[in-house]
Amino acid sequence: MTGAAAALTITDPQVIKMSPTPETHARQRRKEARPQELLDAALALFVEKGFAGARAEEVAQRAGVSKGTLYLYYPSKEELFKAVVRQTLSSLIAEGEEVAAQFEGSSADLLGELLNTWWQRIGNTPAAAIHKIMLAEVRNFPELAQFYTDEVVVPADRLFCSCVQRGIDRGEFRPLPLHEVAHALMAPVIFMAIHRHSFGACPVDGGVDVDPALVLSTHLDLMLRGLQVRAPAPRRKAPR
Amino acid sequence: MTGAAAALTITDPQVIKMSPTPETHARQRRKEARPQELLDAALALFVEKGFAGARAEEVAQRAGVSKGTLYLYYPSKEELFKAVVRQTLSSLIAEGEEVAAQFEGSSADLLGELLNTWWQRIGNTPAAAIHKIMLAEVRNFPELAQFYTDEVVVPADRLFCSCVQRGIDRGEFRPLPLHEVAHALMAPVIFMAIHRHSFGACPVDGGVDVDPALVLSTHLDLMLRGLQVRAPAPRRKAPR
Amino acid sequence: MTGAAAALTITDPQVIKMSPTPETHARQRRKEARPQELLDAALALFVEKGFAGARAEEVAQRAGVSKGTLYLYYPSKEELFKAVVRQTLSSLIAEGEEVAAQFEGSSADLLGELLNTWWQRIGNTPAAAIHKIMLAEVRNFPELAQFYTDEVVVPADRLFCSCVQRGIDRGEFRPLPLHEVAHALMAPVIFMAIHRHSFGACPVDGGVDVDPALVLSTHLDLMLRGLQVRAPAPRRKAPR
Amino acid sequence: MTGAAAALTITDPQVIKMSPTPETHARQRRKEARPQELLDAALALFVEKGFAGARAEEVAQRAGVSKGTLYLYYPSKEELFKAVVRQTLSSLIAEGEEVAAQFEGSSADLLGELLNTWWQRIGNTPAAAIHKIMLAEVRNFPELAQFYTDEVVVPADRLFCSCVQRGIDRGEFRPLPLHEVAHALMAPVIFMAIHRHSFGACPVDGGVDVDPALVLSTHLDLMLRGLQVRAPAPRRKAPR
DNA sequence: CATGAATGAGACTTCATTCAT
DNA sequence: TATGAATGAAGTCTCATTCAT
Repeated sequence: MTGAAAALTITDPQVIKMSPTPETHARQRRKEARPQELLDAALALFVEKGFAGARAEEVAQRAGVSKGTLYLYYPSKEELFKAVVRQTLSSLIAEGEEVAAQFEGSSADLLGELLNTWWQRIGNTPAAAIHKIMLAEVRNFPELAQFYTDEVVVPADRLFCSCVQRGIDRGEFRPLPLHEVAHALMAPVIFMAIHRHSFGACPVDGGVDVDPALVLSTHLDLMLRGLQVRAPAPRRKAPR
Repeated sequence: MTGAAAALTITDPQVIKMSPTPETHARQRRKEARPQELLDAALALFVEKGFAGARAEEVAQRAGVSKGTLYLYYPSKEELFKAVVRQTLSSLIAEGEEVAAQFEGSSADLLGELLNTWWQRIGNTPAAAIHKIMLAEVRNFPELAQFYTDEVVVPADRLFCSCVQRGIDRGEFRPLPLHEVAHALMAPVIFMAIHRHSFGACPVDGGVDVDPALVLSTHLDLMLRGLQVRAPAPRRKAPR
Repeated sequence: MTGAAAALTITDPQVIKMSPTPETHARQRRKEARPQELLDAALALFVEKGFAGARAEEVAQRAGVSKGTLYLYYPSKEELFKAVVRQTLSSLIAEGEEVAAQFEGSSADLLGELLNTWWQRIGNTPAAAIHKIMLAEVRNFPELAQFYTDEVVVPADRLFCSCVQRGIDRGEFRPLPLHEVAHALMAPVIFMAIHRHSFGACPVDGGVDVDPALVLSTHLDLMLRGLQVRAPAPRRKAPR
Repeated sequence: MTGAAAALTITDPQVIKMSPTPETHARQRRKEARPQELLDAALALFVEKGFAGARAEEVAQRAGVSKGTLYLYYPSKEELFKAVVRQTLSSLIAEGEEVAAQFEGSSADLLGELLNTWWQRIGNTPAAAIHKIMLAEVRNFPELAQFYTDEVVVPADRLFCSCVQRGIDRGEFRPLPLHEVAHALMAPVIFMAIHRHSFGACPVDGGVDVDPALVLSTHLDLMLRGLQVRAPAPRRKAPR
């Protein structure tokens, strides 16, 4: 086990960050900040309740404006939803790719690094919730499908595929079908992230409780053993 | 892996068809067939629209009956949903438990058997979408959260945990945290199944296209290598 | 206090008497008894739930027949209701008048006798419940108003008026307006009877609980003192 | 009796009319008047149709607003009903308590005052029908039973009991069971009020017609004679 | 006559959206 | 711009009544 799940600070899932406008030039500042505040509030609510379950009035309330004002900025709940998805996603990807490009160590360590970053930057933030929403609602908003595919699905797949390819190229990993491996790598992490926003937020008796850090390290352990040409040599003994 | 996911014929999601009982009064025959017809219609609609989005009247319509008739058989939308879950998932899990209990072969083969069955019976049918629905909407229907946890999540976890435990007990698998391993085992299959019913149902250009059968076999390959005490002996005389 | 409320056995308000057909010539007997059984069941339910609250199906159930059968005998819920009222009332009145006509004692004692009989024969039986229903529903069934007035209101009034008149004629009672006195005499008893069928049947915390026997005797005590020319002489001292 | 029920003008049941606030924005004025308008409409409809029979939409219509608006002010039909009760009965009882607390005269006069006020404020307005509704429908609405008991039945009983107690304490009245006396005091008034809204609203031939004012004064006359330790001294020099 | 499955009008309630102020 | 009162379509569920068997 590569200490993969090291710095996993499982903070309370504080999904949303409201930008708390610190009273200055109240009127002016507010007016400019409005759209962002509305999007923040909407994100929070869509995450909590899904599209159908989020009420326009509550979005407005959380943003500190009246219902009418919401409609001044977004002509309908649908448009609001799309705006939320677009703006949340646009700032998400592209971090990982850089990490991967510059990484020097073993491909095993790179994957560990990636999955950990993934979890910390995405799994534990509103981004994961967006994925949940998308899964749930794309069929009602097909326009978003393409957008999400381009912005999230493809880049993420490319990222993981390239790492696996790197491992294979360097003789570290067995040759295996890339996309499928990438799927197996990402799924448990994404799945866990999503669960935190659904069942994880419900008060149920006797649910299955997994330790995220342990899931992550176990998953990594399993995958690396499965991927590597030879079982990873024990850390201490194997300088090579 | 022995081509575990071999005969994966991705047919149209075909729901169980009741063999029409020989010959009784027409009325009588309807009476008996009704629940199944309603359940089928409900499953289809829940998959399309989600729980909140599915209208009771449309369920009835699709089953070819009036609104009132639906309520003759299921006292509320929630109960209807529960019935759908019981029919599609609970029974399947129960079946899996039986298979596991009677299985004689290696634990590796048992897991392979289980995952394949899962995929064939869930991944490939509308049943998969149920979990999507739950992920998306539990927070709005707390009672369903408890129900689904009791009826599906916990039993499924127990099923896979017990298989892993079996492998450990028999010295086939390394000792690893059960729940976390179960999570890593199930997630890619469920995740893939879910995707087929969300993004998979939307026409997008350039999406990531994985071959389900290949995902399944690759996942199994990776996991078993990861789980087993020693890398699985090469099937036929391997050199080296 | 004239021992007025003597034999007040406050049994459990067993409102309805189902005629429990003792299985003989089942088919035949049943067929003839049907209407009566239906009326009994309907009475019970109307008393419990009122007109709107009583469901046709439950009436049928209690009568041991199917919903369809009910409509074979009564073409609608309204007609059923009217039939219930008519048949219950028709057998009610006319007892008291006889008692009054033959009474020999003082008018005070006569009133006591009357109120007690009233309570036992009416206040504590379905008859009282019918009065409750009538009060509640006449406005929706004006046809019943005339009927009820003729069969119940007028005779009851006449009965009590004649007693009061008797007292006045014999110099026992002060001359007072007859109808108004009759009202004051009957109201508390009827009122109490009605309450037993509404609030009395609800599980409330901290309700006002009066002892029917005590209400009756107190009421009589008050009224007689009020009515009589001189306060009733203490029993012992006053032979004459 | 001092013509206690003197100026009983039986006018059309007129509900409180809000004096339209001087001049604000039309919208604003409506906003303030709405609750009252809705309450008025609701009272009228409840009286006509009962609780179950009154349709929310019609209440709204009569108040000149749409269905949705009603729910803007009262979250459910039950709450609407409660509000009506509070406005019409609770406030009246509270008022009575105050009168009783500050009353200086004889307890006989206090009771007279109370009953007269009651009749004028309840018996003569739609408010009386509320008790009728409760009698008829409590069993179907258990929550209302508790509410009404707490809000009306118990306070009213307490009010009258305390007056009787006052009379006993001051040596004016004979010691008698409080609750039972209170019952005998209130019943004829309430009963008469109820009748006005049921049978009284139906056109019948040959019904018993009592003069409310006369009922009231006769009832009071009888009760006070019955209650008082000695028969009330004749007002002017009575012979003998 | 009897049954009980089926119907569908209609009740309560919610909430996205509009619009007068 | 901003507000929030008002709207009314739509959804869940009930139940009196019908009718094929």
